[in-house]
Amino acid sequence: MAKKVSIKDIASAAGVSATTVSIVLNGRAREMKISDAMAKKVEKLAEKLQYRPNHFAKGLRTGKTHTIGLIVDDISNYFFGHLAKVVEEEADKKGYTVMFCSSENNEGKSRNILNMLVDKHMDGYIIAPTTFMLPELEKLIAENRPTVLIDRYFPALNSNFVTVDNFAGSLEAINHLAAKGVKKIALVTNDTDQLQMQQRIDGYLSGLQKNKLPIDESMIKKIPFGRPEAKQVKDLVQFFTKLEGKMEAVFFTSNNLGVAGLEAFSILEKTVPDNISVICFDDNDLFRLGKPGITVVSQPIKQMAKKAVEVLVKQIEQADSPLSHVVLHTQLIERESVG
Amino acid sequence: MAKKVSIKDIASAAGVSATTVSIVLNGRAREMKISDAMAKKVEKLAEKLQYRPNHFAKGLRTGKTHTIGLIVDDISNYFFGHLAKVVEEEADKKGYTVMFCSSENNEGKSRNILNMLVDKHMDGYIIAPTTFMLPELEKLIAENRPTVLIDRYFPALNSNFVTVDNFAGSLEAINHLAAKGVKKIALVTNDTDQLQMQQRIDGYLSGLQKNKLPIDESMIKKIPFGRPEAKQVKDLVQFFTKLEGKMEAVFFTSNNLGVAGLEAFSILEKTVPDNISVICFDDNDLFRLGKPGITVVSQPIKQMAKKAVEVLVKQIEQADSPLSHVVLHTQLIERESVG
DNA sequence: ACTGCTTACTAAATCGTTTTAGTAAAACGT
DNA sequence: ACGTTTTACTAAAACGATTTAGTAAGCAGT
Repeated sequence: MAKKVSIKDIASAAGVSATTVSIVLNGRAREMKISDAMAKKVEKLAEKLQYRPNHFAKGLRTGKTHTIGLIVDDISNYFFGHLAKVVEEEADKKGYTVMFCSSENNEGKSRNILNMLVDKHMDGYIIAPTTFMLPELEKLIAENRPTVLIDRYFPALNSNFVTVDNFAGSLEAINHLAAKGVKKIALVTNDTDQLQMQQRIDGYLSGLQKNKLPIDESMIKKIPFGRPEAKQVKDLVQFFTKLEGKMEAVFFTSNNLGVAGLEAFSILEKTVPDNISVICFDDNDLFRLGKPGITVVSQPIKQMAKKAVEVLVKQIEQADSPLSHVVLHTQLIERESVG
Repeated sequence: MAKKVSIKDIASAAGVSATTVSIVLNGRAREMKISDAMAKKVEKLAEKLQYRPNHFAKGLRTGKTHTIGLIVDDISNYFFGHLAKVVEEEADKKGYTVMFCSSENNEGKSRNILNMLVDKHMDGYIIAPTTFMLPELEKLIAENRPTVLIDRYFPALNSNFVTVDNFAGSLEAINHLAAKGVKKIALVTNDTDQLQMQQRIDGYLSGLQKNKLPIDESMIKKIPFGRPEAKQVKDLVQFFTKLEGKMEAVFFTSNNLGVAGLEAFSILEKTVPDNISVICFDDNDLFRLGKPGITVVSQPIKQMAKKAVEVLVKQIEQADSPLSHVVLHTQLIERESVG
């Protein structure tokens, strides 16, 4: 049925060897002293026969796939979805395709995924790492495979990374609340060791301290990762109920937590910002367009993705390029959720 | 540095031929009369040497990649992001990885993408097709490559597909508005030939007719696809301004149009549902949790994705499996946006 | 003792490229 | 006119697996 055109077909059609064809099609005709006439002829024939190089054969020889692997927590999340989109766009511009996997923040899956991608010979990796991945990442780096961590990183691991200043972002959020006279600020975060979350928590704690507000452990809720949304909402309803009267504001450390939080408020018939003030780390459509608009610490998603691809491709294309540590700034976008 | 372990290394370590090793590692030991003792030995060694098969070599011989290609309009869109997530989950369960691309509904990109994926030898394809893709799709089908269209399809193309009953969904929406006594219903849709959009428009028109409401072309707005959101909002502000007083409700045919619409209302200081009623085809967080909640025609995203993967994998794994045409049902979720 | 069948393997071809190590012919320098 | 260099190519090996076509040894049956 589908007849594959190989380099040999072109070679015999042109009356030359496969070597010549390969050289021409890789644009090395001049360099290899193939005559212009022959180069033209081969190119014409390749076009005419609709030649498409065999990816496997090429890969087998060169080890290159022109594909990059992207690992995120969850592609359906606003932050990661938008990140993925820009990663794909930018990669495409530079001639790369992207293969993506969601880690689901799950130990088994985290480890498998990376091995799978390595088996498929990605030219490089952009990874929002889970803590479980550390050993695999160490191997990756040791084997010198181009890798850029995104959103978070491991201080002990000597890798490229692109993040935002999570600490400063959170601190700014707390300062903002404090400036508006809000004193009792609860924190809702994830139950994870991931650095970006730790930094956001540290920003919160530091913010309380700087504003001379008391730190109260009972006002901090850590929701297990990857829990279905309905369950998260239930946890939060419980948590907020317990804090009835003791809480004037909540700072959420991620957009999906914020969404669950708003759902919980809606169940509890608490209105924002009259009954409670809200700031969320990370933006999304609901926060931007919902009523009331939610004040957020917004991350420069597009820039992060662009930078990550840029750093990665540089790393892929010139082996000796130095490590990049990119830290971008967040922006506090004031809306109507702080009363 | 990184020493690759090949089948030959195992062969020489075990004192056998590469053939034997290959047979054993492909689980065909029994079938090929390899002694149990030898099979064990080879397996042990493979484990010990941390053998990982070379994807290229394997692919070169077998043509298989255990990878499926997914093409959507835009991975950062709520609908497609959630679709992609489930596709990836389900594919993973069956041992496949997913490579994704966004077509951006753009002619050039649409065509390139498919060729790129074919070049990389996906085992199968799940595609939300743009109209530009038709010729490439025809080729794909003619070449007998496992393919499932999703969200929309081409009636003239004999392919698998998974969609919802778009006509019925829209019709139900219009009936719902009519039942609430709303008469002047505007339509906001995309400027595209895609079948699902046509069907939604037909459902709208048919709904007006059945409810004896006048059809007025000036109340139909087609926004060009892929236009940046800010521009969409501007177009809509203009459109709604022109209809001032002539319009009681708007039916949006996709979630991103709905989001832009809400933004336009917010600019025009129109409140939903007091000044205007809204129904949107397709759900998202903003509609579900925003105030007021937006009444939507919700699609069974998870089921669609599951079904698509199921059909595709069947198609991949048994060549003669018959075509599947899956049409799922939408659900009208009533919230507070119809007054 | 010969044929035929089963068991337990293996050598070599193959997939489609790229690359290394050439070579014959032409051109050049003196 | 002779050696050297350059030009314009090619044959064959290599990448790492799978598969086809064997084969040698052992055993059974007559």
